[in-house]
Amino acid sequence: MSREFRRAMPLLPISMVMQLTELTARQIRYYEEHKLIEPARSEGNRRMFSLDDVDALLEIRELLDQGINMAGIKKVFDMRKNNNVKSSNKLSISDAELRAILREEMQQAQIMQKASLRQGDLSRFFQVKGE
Amino acid sequence: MSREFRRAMPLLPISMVMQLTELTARQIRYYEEHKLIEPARSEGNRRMFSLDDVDALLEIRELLDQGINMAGIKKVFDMRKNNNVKSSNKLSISDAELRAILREEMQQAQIMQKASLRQGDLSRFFQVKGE
DNA sequence: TTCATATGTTATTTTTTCTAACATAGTATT
DNA sequence: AATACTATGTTAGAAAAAATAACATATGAA
Repeated sequence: MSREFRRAMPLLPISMVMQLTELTARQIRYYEEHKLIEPARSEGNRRMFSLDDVDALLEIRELLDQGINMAGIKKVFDMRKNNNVKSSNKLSISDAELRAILREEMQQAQIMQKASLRQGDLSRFFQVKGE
Repeated sequence: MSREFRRAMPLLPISMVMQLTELTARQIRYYEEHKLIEPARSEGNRRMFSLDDVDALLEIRELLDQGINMAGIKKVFDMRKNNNVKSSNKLSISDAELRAILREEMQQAQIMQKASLRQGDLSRFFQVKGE
């Protein structure tokens, strides 16, 4: 519950999302225009993205690679959403599920790592801090 | 390892950190000036903060509340750093530790939730999405 | 060919962030 | 009390990031 909250929290500016996803601002805005994502807005009207948004964008990229168009991707997303609604009738999580969640988390972390390596760009943001 | 990576990844602009920590930009920059945090910089010289930075800032706030000054906080942080170096000689994590990590994660999530509730401000970023 | 889709490019405006300087309330020191 | 220091506020001006909107275009479908 709190984990989902955090993943849904809109924290990232578009510049970061561009780097994490290797998409241009134009592309990201275009996908929003087509309702594939709906990033939040700051007071000053800046788009603020969540990790969920980043996930979605990464998937959009893949699906586009597979030749699927906006409408198709929208369909895919909608189907998944329905699925989640149906299967989210569990109130507490078991011990085993705990592990599953952790596994999923690590996967997510991997995705980000990959993103940064793929473009070899994020490294610029890591300064060498003394000790 | 990948979890740590993600928590150390500088993704957030100062505006978001201000909201998460309830600190002013002036305060955040001042703490940086005193080396309590060392946020990364974007190409355009923007400060980019990691979740670790947010953690640190939340703690700085607490310590200041307790009447501790910059030098004192620096000391506290340095001590902890040394401790971590000494105790980080484990290469793989046990089953039990897995739980500990998860617990810590949830705590972190809670902090963020608290931050948003305390200021009742982040809610503005959550749009009501259909469904 | 003509049309539609996904994306590039450019111009203009607004918002955000930066640095730097000066101001000040509260503490501590002399 | 007078002075100095600390943490923070405030302001100004410059630079960077991001928004919208319009027009351009390559590719593939009809």
